[in-house]
Amino acid sequence: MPELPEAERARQVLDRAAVGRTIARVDDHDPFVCRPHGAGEIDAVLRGATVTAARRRGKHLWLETDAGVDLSLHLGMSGSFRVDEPEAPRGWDRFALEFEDGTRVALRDKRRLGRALLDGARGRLGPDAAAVTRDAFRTRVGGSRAAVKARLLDQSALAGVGNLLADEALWRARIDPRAPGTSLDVESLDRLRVALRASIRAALLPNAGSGAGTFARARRKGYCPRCGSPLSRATVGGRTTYWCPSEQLGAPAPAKGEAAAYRGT
DNA sequence: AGCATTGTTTCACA
DNA sequence: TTGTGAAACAATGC
Repeated sequence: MPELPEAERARQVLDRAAVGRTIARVDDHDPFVCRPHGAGEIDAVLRGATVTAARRRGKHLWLETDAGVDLSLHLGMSGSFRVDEPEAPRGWDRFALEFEDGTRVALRDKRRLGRALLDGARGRLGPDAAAVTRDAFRTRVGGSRAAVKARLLDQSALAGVGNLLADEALWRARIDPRAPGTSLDVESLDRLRVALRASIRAALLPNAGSGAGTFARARRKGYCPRCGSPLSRATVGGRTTYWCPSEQLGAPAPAKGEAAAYRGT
């Protein structure tokens, strides 16, 4: 269940279970998860290599090794790392690293949208949403006429924000997800950045499960947790979006010919 | 049965 | 150029 906070937790798992260990064998049999590599290709390159660091940017993870090759990992929509657990049923362990000391780290992913590949490209990834500076945030999110939520979801503008986290941050900052980035004043942009960081921090607390955000839960019930208004729902930035119509006013979209795709409340 | 989906990429089109 | 929507990817859950 990966957005930035889940990816960071996963990185911490890798930090503990993989860094400093030497790879004895790689299970890279799944042609979809490991594409474009063929089965055995990653194993051939990484066998004998020692993992030197576990890194993250946005939702992208990678392990650095002393073989001069990185192993890029992405959790997709349903992936997670499991350490020393019994093999998952139905082949849900799509990829695994087996270390010389017996430790086994598996990428468990029912939906198979996760990825494991050598030297994956990260060039078009924006700054990490948890570390982005105030000025960079103003420019990247406020510098586009696209709906602010679409901007938040654009990994090349800002890395790490997913659908739920975007709704949560916009709700906390009381900004209409449909508002064009360029319509937001500096105060609103700064407030959004603070709200985003607070949402990320909350999701990283030890007792916060995935999707545990205040608003993520409220989405299901359909009412604003602060004022009780029925939430509005529409597709924004290509994803199902919920917001509080009485609080998230920000700056309504000018709606030039864009006949808004309202569906329901 | 049908529909929706916490992610990414690509493509057609305005 | 910029932005959008849909489709594809694969599989599960309601």
